Amino acid sequence: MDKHEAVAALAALAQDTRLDIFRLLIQTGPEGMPAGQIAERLDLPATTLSFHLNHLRHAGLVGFRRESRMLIYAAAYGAMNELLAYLTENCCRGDASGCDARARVPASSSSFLTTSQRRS
Amino acid sequence: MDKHEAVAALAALAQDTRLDIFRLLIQTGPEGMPAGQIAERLDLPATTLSFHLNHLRHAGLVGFRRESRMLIYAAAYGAMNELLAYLTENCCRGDASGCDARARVPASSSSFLTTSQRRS
DNA sequence: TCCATAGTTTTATAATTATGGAAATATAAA
DNA sequence: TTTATATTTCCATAATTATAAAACTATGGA
Repeated sequence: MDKHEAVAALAALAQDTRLDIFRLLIQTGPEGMPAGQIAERLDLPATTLSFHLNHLRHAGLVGFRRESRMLIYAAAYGAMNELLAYLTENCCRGDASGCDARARVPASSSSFLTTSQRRS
Repeated sequence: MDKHEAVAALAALAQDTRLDIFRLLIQTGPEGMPAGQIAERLDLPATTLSFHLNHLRHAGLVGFRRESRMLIYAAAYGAMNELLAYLTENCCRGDASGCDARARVPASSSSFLTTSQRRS
């Protein structure tokens, strides 16, 4: 992950509504949730939700797949892990005694999403 | 950490210059670095650096102490850990098999900073 | 084909944020 | 006490971002 991607991801998360959406999806798991259900759970107008999902998607933090009429969004666990790793990179000049940095989240079971789905 | 604090911390990090500053301090370790040296390392005007340090400070991500004429800034490792934990909270509905979330960074050796120094 | 459902794109307005110069403040050395 | 250093606060300008209504697109069922 480079700086530009990290800033994009952090900016995507640095907003009340988007943080709610992202955490809901993180908690939901790799199977994801349809946009309409997210809107219902968080009580958001469709247009506002769409704006924020798009933002998260461009930042690489969520992906989606179509299933019949529904678009099912899911957290991109891999991207999230990369972000956490980026923040703590080379922590304390490698002096693990004062700083045993670690930052991981889901697994490679991360999800059904292909890279193109994650980013497009 | 509540949502408000998390958004503040993420917003503080979601900016090129501030992300550079924060990572520099994370890599420097708990002993920190004087503002002037940060400015030199990142080639920033003093006024711009001060603006961004202030932002990071209000978000609780850095603290400082005075040492003679210099203000020495250091990363607030504890706050950072809380942020990472918040993002991954209740990951995948507790189904650790698909999602063994963990997010930790430095230790309680985090630094010389008191809570009031971190936040004020 | 026509209608309903699920979401997105467009657009305008309102609000927030970044940058850097000039002036101010705090500390220390001469 | 004068002067230099280290850093901040104030300010104006420029740029970015959020919100939600209206119009649009895609899918599936009658």
